[in-house]
Amino acid sequence: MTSVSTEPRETDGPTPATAPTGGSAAQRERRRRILDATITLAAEGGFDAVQMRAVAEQAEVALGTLYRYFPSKIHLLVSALAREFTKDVDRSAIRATPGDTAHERIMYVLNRRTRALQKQPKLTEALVRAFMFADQSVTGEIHEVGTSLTTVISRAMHGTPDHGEVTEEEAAIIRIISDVWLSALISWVTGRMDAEDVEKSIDVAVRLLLR
Amino acid sequence: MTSVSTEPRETDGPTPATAPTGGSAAQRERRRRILDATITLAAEGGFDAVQMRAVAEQAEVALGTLYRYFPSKIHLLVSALAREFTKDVDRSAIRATPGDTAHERIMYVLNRRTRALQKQPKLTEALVRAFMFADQSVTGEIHEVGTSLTTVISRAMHGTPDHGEVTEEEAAIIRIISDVWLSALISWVTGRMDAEDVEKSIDVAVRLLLR
DNA sequence: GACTGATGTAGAACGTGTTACAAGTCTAGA
DNA sequence: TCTAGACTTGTAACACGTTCTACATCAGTC
Repeated sequence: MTSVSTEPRETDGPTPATAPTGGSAAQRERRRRILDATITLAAEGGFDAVQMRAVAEQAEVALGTLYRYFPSKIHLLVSALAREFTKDVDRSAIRATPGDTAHERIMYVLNRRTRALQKQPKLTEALVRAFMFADQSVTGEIHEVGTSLTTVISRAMHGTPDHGEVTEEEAAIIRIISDVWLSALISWVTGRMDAEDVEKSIDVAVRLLLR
Repeated sequence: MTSVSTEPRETDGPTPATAPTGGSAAQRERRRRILDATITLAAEGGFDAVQMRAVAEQAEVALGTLYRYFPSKIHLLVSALAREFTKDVDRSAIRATPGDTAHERIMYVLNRRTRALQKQPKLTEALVRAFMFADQSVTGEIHEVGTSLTTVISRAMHGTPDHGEVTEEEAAIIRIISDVWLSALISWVTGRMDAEDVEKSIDVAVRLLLR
């Protein structure tokens, strides 16, 4: 973490496979291997265990290649988080969320994801801390995560996979719920809240906001 | 940041002056110099500029001494943040917050602090990112910051310096407002929101929560 | 097939957070 | 005053994120 620069990073021309799509099949494959290795290492030992040399070795790419794909450890971890979140978005697109009220549906979605995260505390610690530590240069990946979260909550709010129009107020509420959820996760990751507190704090926020 | 361990840190007996009070006069003086140096360096160059060797040099203590007082860079920065926040608490204890409604008073307090932070973007970047990156071992310092924030908002809510009883619901609201504020600050620090967005997002949250 | 530029590899090197250590200094109590 | 122990200093060493360099490989073009 010696120099996670605050300045925007220079792109040395078209980076080969920073985007999930594009690049040759071999490149998409390498990207996948790198993210898989990241998740594996993070799940085993958390943020500190995701060492760039170890990721490169496990993904069977050279260190330089790893850096060509992901310009920093933070980019790497946030990209991994983005990939995980994409799964929720995909799922929420397929079928309607169970629950009779917006409150129930939102809690259902967030609790499902929360519990999944809590099953892998080390992984969560790595991903959440990277997300929180990210600086300006990671704006793109961060935004991707934010969009996924917003989409999922928005769908849960309306109960249907199609987005529908989201009012200004709804958008504000969704943003606040996201903030509370992330804060709670951070608190949980760092041992300041237990699993139950997390669900409770989100529940209270949702209740206060949707009344 | 090579090894911000997730494990709780061993205390090698009574640390000399980790607490703001206690220790000899010379020790309190050293602690003050260290935190002053931290703030100065952070204000000039942000998180990356707060280099432990530089802090030690500017504070005129040995590197080992710096680490004896603050066991990591994160502890150092979060302690600096805690000291800054204490000032707000002290101020809020002296006089009533201006404003006719809880909404106005809370916005007054938070906006005042927000603008103060925005005047020193580098410093804010350093402090906020350290706060967000903090792990379990920093629980004490983090809690100190959280308590200050809660106290200030709570006083603003009621309009008087005396705490009064805070209901369960009020406490929940205060926590949510804190979460939103911190999230907004992070977004601002990393360039994902501008100054106006920060105030607006807090305003919306306060309005939704206090209605 | 040979050339060329982009991509990948292996490994050294650098910077900064952190730890370790030997020696000096200060303080409390005999 | 003297001594034991805690504290401080100065400096070296180590770990890991990041950068750099020299060379190999591969895809597309002639």
